[in-house]
Amino acid sequence: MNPPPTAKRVSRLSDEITLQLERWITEQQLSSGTQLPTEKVLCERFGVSRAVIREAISRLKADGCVTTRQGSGAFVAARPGQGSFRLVRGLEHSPPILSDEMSDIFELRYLVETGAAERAALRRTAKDLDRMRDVLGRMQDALAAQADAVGDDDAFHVAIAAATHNSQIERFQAFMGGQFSDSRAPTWSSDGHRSGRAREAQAEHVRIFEAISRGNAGAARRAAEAHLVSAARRLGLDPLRWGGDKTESTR
Amino acid sequence: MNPPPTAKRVSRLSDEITLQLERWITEQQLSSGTQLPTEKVLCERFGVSRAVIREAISRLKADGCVTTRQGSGAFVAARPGQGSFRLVRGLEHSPPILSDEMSDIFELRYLVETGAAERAALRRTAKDLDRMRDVLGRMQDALAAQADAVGDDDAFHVAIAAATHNSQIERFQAFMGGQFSDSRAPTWSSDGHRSGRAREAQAEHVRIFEAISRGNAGAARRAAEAHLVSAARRLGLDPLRWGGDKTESTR
DNA sequence: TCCGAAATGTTGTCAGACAACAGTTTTGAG
DNA sequence: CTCAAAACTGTTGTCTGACAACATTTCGGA
Repeated sequence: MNPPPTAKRVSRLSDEITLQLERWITEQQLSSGTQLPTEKVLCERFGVSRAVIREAISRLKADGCVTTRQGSGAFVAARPGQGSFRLVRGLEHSPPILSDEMSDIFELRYLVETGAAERAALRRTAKDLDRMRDVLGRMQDALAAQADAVGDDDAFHVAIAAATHNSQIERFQAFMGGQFSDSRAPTWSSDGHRSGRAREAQAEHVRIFEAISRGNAGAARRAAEAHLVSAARRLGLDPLRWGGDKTESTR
Repeated sequence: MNPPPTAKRVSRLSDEITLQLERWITEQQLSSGTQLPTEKVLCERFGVSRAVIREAISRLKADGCVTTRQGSGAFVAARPGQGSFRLVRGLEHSPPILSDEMSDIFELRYLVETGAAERAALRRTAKDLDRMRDVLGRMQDALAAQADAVGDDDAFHVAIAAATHNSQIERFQAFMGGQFSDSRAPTWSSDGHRSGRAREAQAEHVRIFEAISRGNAGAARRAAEAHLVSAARRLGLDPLRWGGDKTESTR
């Protein structure tokens, strides 16, 4: 039983089928509620066992693309893509994120995070400030010890988002932060310490914290804007096109 | 017709196991990279067959919680929750979205969408404007015919996001829009037409479009802000706490 | 000691079967 | 003939067993 030379055996068979199924659904422009082929039919069409088909459908279910009803069949969900949002397209698109893509993601983060800082300044409690102070202190220690503080950097931004008391914003910030963990590494690397990138980032953090602590929403937003623009520059991105604040009219 | 309110819906063993596994991982605070028990062990622990366990793990994989390596085992992913972002927690949390939750989601949407409108005004092309005009025209027709235009309403907001030429923002807007399809129904219902909600919404849409068309970023943002605040009011939410615009110093 | 091959363990895939459920058709009582 | 119950068919959900592909460990020989 030699499988057709379609697959190069580079990865899991179920991954391949998942991708093909997803593509097939979107290409066919299947409207919500349409029933898709039975598992048996799909088995024959793709030439795989039912386990693989079920695995693929299971993932689409988790993605929110399809729903299944026992005894009835599988159907396209209300909105394809509803239920969850993923930044990087595809299933295993990990290694190379293009600079344009990264820039786009960063801009989305910019929109949310600046607004979050603004709102955090208005709603933060003493507890929120304590949490931020803690993380800030840990980063200060790391700065003195020239150590790595990527995790704390992430935690600081999440702490800001948490101070909005909007759990959705907090979760989104945590989600976005996770995507940027790798990107923050250069700032806290030994080279980052030497070149002053770490100190620079920390100074920006302090400025955001102080604005939020004072309850000055406008200042908090501007400090967050400045920090994100600097962070983008440290990553080699071009934040000019974001032009949300100062460079607005010049275009 | 449609019998969804099956309250006794205890079935779907795999759903139960998925939930328990997810809960177990988060509760144990398993750090990234930790290996979780083998499928065989999990089978015995939960008293189910391997198929169910595999189904559950498959979903967690789709969620980005865990990764698997053939011949090695399953491991907690780099960041739990990385890979995809879902607004409503849980797998089958569809029917009742609490008002607070809804309000939080709406605020997140507010942050992204107002920024998107601002940027759309700066970057829109003639083609973008054509697309928006098309959708706007369809909504105008629906208004005259007292018809439903929820889909077009959604499409209009996506068209704005598309005009930013930032694919991540566009995709996020499409994602968020899908979550609100149901919520927009009252506006375009027969009652919505009668009470003037539809006409009101349409007027706000036109105002946003004109600002974007003129390339006036500030006006576009303010128009989007006004529209979202009105939309929230139409949904019975309280947009006061967002306080992003009027209470702001930079105006 | 060092290296390679065998042994063991784990996930991935296959195959078949039955259970639970939904929809349709047939049957039987009135 | 009417209509409801029963039988039938088709689909997804779950179980079981087996083997393949891959990773890690163990162990024996040079």
